[in-house]
Amino acid sequence: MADDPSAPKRPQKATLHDVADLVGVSPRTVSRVVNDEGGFSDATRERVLDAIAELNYRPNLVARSLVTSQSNTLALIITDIADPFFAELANGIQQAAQRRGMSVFLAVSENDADTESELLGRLMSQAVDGAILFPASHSIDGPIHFARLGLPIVAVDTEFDHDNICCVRSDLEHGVALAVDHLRTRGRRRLAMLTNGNLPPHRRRRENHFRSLVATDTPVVTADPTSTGGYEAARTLLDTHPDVDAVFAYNDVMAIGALAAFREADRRVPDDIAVVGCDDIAVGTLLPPALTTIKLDHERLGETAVACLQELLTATTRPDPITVPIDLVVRAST
Amino acid sequence: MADDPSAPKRPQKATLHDVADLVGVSPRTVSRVVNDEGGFSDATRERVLDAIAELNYRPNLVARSLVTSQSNTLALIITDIADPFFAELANGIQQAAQRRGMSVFLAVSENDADTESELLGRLMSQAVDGAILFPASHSIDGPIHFARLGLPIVAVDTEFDHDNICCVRSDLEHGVALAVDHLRTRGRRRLAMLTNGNLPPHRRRRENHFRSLVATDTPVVTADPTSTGGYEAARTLLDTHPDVDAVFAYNDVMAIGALAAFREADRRVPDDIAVVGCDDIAVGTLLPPALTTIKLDHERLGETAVACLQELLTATTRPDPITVPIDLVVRAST
DNA sequence: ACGTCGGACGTCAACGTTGACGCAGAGCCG
DNA sequence: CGGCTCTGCGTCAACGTTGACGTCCGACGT
Repeated sequence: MADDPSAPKRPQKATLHDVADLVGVSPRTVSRVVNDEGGFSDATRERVLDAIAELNYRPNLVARSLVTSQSNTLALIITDIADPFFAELANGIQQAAQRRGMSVFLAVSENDADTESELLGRLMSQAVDGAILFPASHSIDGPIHFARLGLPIVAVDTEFDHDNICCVRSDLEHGVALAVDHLRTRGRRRLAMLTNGNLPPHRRRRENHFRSLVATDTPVVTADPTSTGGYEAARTLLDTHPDVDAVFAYNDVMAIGALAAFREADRRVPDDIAVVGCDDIAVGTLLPPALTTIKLDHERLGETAVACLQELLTATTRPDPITVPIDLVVRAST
Repeated sequence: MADDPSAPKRPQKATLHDVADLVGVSPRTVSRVVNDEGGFSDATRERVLDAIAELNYRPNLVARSLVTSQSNTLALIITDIADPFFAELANGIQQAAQRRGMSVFLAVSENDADTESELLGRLMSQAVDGAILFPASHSIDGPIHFARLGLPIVAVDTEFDHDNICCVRSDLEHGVALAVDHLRTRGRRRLAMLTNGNLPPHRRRRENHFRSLVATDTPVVTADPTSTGGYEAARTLLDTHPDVDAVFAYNDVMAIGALAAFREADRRVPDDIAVVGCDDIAVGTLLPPALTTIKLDHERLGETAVACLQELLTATTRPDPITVPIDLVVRAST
């Protein structure tokens, strides 16, 4: 366990060549064994494998990708890792990638389209095979630009029109409908929504579908999609529409902020006011009251995104957009 | 914005050579301009830059790292990204790396030492410059093995003895002392701890220091360092020591689980029982009651870890272990 | 006029690996 | 025995870049 002071700090890494010399074959043969291509005898295989173990040889994936132009590497670009939803999703994607022997570059755009483009550029230089992207609110042509340059992209919950971009979306429309139905069957009549104010109109899927299901004078308050945003939006709502008896939030984090605001205003949840979130993040179950929410299956979404990227890599035609189903999880907040 | 159907799906990426041909100079000169090495005239520089823009040239970092054996890439290996503490920390590290122009490979060991070693191996093959590691509970020689093979590693909150491993630790001892003092000055007399049962004895820093500050018969309940673990540990504690009036938890997530258990058992927090967590995750402020906690500064910790890795890369001697200071944040739960 | 110096390039090899191809010998068939 | 295929290798170039070094030319000093 202790340290050998005579050992160099950066020992030379063994190469195919070193292994080849030790065995007495050509590097090409060693390569064949490493990649199990066939074209060698069992005896050679054994000797090569022994030498590899002895020298602690590990293939240099950089050199390999240079020649194969394939890196088994993907980029994951999200807007904010502090949001548990993204963290859980990053987990799902990382797992799915790991299962396929791929490594994941993680990058955070902080919801800024310029940063996003810069990251896409840098990661493209890194020769990732593709990217899984949660686009920034106002990201429009950046991703298309890079797709055109040859970067396969999976865009989550956003539409982009390019052969090199595959869209994976959750069935939010269905989710919103479930939530609204649920609130109505529980006798709620004066609904409201707290939504993400940063999105451009064409990306307000939750909001637009919600509006289509409720009366036109139903209040919709916009704010940042954070807990602070949820808190502030809820306070505004209480001021302007003190009689609402149910709130549907853009995501769980906003819903949690809203719960805090209601608590502060002595509105009991769910007695006085019901709250439905969206995402199903882990902490939702730990709150008093536990949060009713539209559940996005992180694992499934991650698996789907990675699978979709793989298809994009192999298929020649544009893959169809994929919709991941969604459920309502009823807990104590409604 | 629309798609040009005549465009190939995987356009050839421009290389130094293409740029050179367009300008009428040698690739070496283009390389000099790209890296701003000097040794070219202003006129040439302009023409090269124009050609680069025209061809949309981007340097191939894979080829560059092959020749420079430096990838500006680091590996971040954590045990569990669902724990908001790690998510927030991953954020800090990612930011710090981005500031330095480095990209981050994210990998999750799921707290398994074998997975951890496999990941280290794979990422070493990817030629990362170094790794930032949150070791799995029972990880001992894996990291040392890779350090010896030449991988610079920053280990967080764990001691490893090798020139190629630099340890960054938070001043948990001080934090625990602050927490215990705080509880005592608030008149709490019957303390208890909920701790992580998975750690080997030499890594139980919080627990050991806590024990050193309290009476020997102070109850310490072990469980998984998750919210469920915290919940269960709290229930056990209520059964075995119904008279405790303050609980110190291994981390915030366990503390949150404990809050749920206390609520269920109709123990009011903080009136009947005070709760202190550790980490200062974001949701801690949103709970009723907001959680008093030992604050680890994620940004600072991330920045320190990356800085430490950089020093490890350049320095020839083993960098000293670094201790990051810690604070107590008092909120409503005590 | 000659030497010298420095600026602005170019040339070549190398990084570690794999794709394309070549080749010798064994085995088999007619 | 000639021709064929198959096995088990080896050779060579290429991937895109940079390090080391060479070259040409103009300026400058004496």
